Amino acid sequence: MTVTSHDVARLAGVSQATVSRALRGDARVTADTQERVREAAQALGYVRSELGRGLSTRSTHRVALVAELENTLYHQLMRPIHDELGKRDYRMVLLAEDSDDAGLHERLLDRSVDGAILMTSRLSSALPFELARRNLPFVFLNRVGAFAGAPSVSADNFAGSRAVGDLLVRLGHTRIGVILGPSDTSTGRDREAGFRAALDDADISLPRNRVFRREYDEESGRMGLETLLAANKPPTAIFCANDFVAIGALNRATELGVAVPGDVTVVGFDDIDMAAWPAFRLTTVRSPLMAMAERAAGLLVDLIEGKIGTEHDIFATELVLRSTHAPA
Amino acid sequence: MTVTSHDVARLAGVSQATVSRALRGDARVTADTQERVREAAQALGYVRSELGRGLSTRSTHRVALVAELENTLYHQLMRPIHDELGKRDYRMVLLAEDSDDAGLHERLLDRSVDGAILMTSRLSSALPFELARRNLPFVFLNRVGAFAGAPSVSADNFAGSRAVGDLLVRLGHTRIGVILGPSDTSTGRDREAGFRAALDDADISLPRNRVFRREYDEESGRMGLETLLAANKPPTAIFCANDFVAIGALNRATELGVAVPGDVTVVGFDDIDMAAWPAFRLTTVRSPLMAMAERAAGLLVDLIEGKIGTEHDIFATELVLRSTHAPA
DNA sequence: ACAGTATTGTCATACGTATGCATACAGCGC
DNA sequence: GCGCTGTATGCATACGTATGACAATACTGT
Repeated sequence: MTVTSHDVARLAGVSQATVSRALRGDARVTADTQERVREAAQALGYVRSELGRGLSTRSTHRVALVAELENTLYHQLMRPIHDELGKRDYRMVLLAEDSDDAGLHERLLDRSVDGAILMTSRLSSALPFELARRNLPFVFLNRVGAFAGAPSVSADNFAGSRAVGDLLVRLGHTRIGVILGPSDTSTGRDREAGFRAALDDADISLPRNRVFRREYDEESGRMGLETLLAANKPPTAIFCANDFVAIGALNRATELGVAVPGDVTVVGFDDIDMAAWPAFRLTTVRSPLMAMAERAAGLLVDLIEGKIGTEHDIFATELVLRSTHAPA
Repeated sequence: MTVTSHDVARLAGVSQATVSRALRGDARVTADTQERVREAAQALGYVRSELGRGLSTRSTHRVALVAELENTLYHQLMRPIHDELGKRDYRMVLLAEDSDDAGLHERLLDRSVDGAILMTSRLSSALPFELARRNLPFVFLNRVGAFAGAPSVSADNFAGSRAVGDLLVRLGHTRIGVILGPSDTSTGRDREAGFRAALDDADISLPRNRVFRREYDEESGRMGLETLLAANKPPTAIFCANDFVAIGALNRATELGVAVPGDVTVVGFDDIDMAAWPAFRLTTVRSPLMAMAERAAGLLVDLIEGKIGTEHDIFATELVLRSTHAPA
C-alpha cells in the first residue's frame, strides 16, 4: 500500500541504496540515473518515511515547542519560530505542557524530536535538568530556567519593569499596586524585582495588600484589579506583569465602572498586538517578541548542529505610552 | 548513549522481546518478570523510541492538526482536541498550512502521523483528495470540504446566519451590509447563503457595494467597516462572518468615532471568548466550538481505528444578544 | 514415571532508510 | 591484451521495536 524506496528502485531498475542516494542528490550517482530515479519517485508519488529516515540517521529534523496551551502569548510567537525553523530545514511540533509532566518527558525523550524550545518553564520544573541529563538540546524562550546550562532568549524584564516603576513615580503616584505573575517563573520574579527597585529608589512602599499574584491570564487581571481596588486605601496606579493581565484588569474596570486612567492608571508588559487596539490603547512595555522567537529558533538549530555553546541573549525593551496612564 | 530496550534486557537478564512484551503488559510475561523489567527500565531511564515503534507497528499514535497559524480561532480549539486525543491515547502535532502546499503534503504523508484534522481547508484545496488517495484518515473541523468522503464537524452556519438576518430585519434595518469570509471556504459560503436567504425573505436587497469580502481576521473587519460606511447610503447594520472580523469592525468604528450600536449595528459569528469582554459585548451567534472540536478529535480516532464510516455532524447554533445591536 | 498441556521466554525477522564496503565496469597507458 | 585507476552502483547491515513461530520449562493427571 505505502510506496517505499524499494518500489521506486524496482521501477527505476536500480537498487534501493541508489534511490536513497539519488534523491538526496549524492554526487556519486550520475545525473542520468538521478533523473530516472526522480521520475520513478514522482510517478509513484513516493514520500520518504520520516520514521525510517529518523531511525537510520538518529535525527528527525523536528523541534518541539513546549508551551502551556492556556498561555496565549505563544500564539504570536509561533509564526516567527515556524518560519525560522523552516528556513533551517526543521519542523515544528507543538507539545502542551500540562500539570502532569510524565507524558511530556516521554514525548520529548522518545527520539521523535531533535530539540526543544521551552516557553513556559517554571523555575521549579525538573524538565530542564532531565533534558540536559539526556542530552536533548533545548533553549529557553521568554524565560530563564533554574538550569543555566542552556541558551536563553529573553527581554530585559528587570529594566522594563523598572521603567514602568519610574514612570508611575514620575506621574506622582504614591499608592501603587501590582498584579504579578507566578513567582516560580523568571519573568514573574524579574518583573517584580525591577518594579520594586524603582519604587525603592523613590522611597515608595509596596505593602502586601497592594500586591496580587496569580497566573499570566486575563482572569487574573480581572481578579487582581477588583481585589486591589477593594482595599481601604486603593492604589491609584497598577502595574500588570503582562498584557493579558492588564487587559483583564481593564475589562473588570469597565464592568465596575472604574475609569482608566481617570480613576486608576493601568500599565502592562509585552506589547502584544491587542494592546494597541482602540478598545484598550494600553500603555505598556514592548518586548521584541518576534525577534526573540526567531533568535530562539535559530539558537536551537545551532545548538542541535553543534555550532554554538551556551549563550544568554537579552533583548532591550521600550516603554510604549498610550492611553491608560495619567498623573495621580 | 541512548538507552534502548536491549540495554534494559541485558540489565534485567531477559531478551529484548521480553522487554517489549513486559512493558506493554503482555499476559505472556509473568508478573514477576514484568516487575523486574520495569525496574530495570526505570533504573536506566528507558524511554521507548517512537521511531522504532512506529516503524514496526506502522502507527505513531500522532494526529496532525492542520491550521493556518494566522487563524486565531484554532487557539481555542487546541485544548479540547488535545485533551480528547489524550484520553484516546493519541498525541497532537500542529502543522502550519501555508500557501505552498508541497511541504505540507509531505509532512502528512511521511508516515509520521496516523491522521489529520483539517481546520482551515479551502474548497479549492487539493489536499483532501490527495490524502484520500493515500489512505490517510482525516476529518474536517469547522469546514466541509469539496471532498465528501471524509467525516466533518461543523456548526449550522446556514441557520446561524439566517437567524442574524432575521434579527436585523426584525430590528427594522433595511440598509444592511455584510463582511464575508473567503468564498472558497464552506463557512464563507454557507454563512453568506444563510444571511442572503433571510434578507431575500424580507425582500431586502444586498447590493454589491454593501458586500465586503476578505479573510477571517481582525484586519479585514477594520477595512470592511470603513469601506462599507464610506458608501453613499451607508448600511445601518453590518453582519460580520466571524467574531475576529466583527471585533476588527468595532475597533475601526471606535477609531472613526462611529457609535455602536448607535450609528451602526454590528453582529459577529462564533462567540469566541473575547466577544463577551466588556470592551466589546458583541452580539453574535454561538457555535459550540469546544464540543465540535472534541467531537472531531473523537471521530478521527474512530476513523483511524476503523470504527466508523463517514459521518457529517452539524451542531446547532444559538443567537447571543449582547450590546452591539439596536433598532434601525 | 510418563505423556500431554499450559506457561514463559527466546529467536528471527520485518518495518523503511542510510551508508560503509565491495564489486563491476569503463577508460587508459603500455 | 594486461593491469591499473577511478567511478557508478549494489550488497549487507544498522537503527529500535514488535511479533509470529518456536523452544524450554513447569505443571497436570493418571
